[in-house]
Amino acid sequence: MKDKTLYVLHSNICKALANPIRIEIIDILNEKELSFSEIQELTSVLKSNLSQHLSMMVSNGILIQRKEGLNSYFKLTTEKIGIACRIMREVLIENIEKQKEIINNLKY
Amino acid sequence: MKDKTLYVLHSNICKALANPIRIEIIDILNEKELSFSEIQELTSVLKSNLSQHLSMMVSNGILIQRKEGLNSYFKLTTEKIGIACRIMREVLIENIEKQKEIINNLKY
DNA sequence: TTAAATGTTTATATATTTGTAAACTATTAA
DNA sequence: TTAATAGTTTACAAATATATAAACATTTAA
Repeated sequence: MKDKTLYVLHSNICKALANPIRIEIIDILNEKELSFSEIQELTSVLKSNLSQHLSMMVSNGILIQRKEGLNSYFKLTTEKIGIACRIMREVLIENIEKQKEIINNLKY
Repeated sequence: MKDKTLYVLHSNICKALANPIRIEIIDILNEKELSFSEIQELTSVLKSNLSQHLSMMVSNGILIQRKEGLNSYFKLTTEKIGIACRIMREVLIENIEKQKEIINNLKY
């Protein structure tokens, strides 16, 4: 029986991309570090919920957290996350374009 | 209020990466088209379950399905999916390496 | 026209994810 | 020391995702 541990670990890290709030956070954090309150302002997500998403992303190795005084700061672990995310965005856009074409070419 | 539709659509497509079986399927289909039964043999997943995962990936725009006689064939919609997937795998490997280092440097 | 082969769909039980509210902790300022 | 600020944790209900089994549909061969 083949070992599937790698697939489980891989899908675990990909789960960080599987939620709209977390996608928005990755988008916002592209290339820069922001504080919890800045992220909250930009996303308008309830703070307890935001904290849960951020801590999930930290424990999945997607984000790095730094605490300074009362504040928490977050950034992407590596720019690769932003890159992977943008590639998937391109796939989405391409799919939408294809859908558009199909609809535009409909005869009725 | 900011429109979050794009984040919802984006996360929907990323959900295709959020499961170990689906990651394995993406891995297997890299650069080539395979039949249902070939995928089943390689993954050892129950056929009804495999069919569900494949059809979810088709409706999320990750896979293209082609039917020929009794058989179904599947391939990635675009090589970008394989690329994004590989980048996330690299992130995982880097994270594991960091963990290793931390453990190796532990004094006790 | 039956039967076999190849998937697909549906029903269902279980597990996981998610959002909200409330309680809590830690740091700083008065 | 008290209070305020900033964020975290916990408890819980609702929504979603998942695996299994059984029923179903479609194509081909006998």
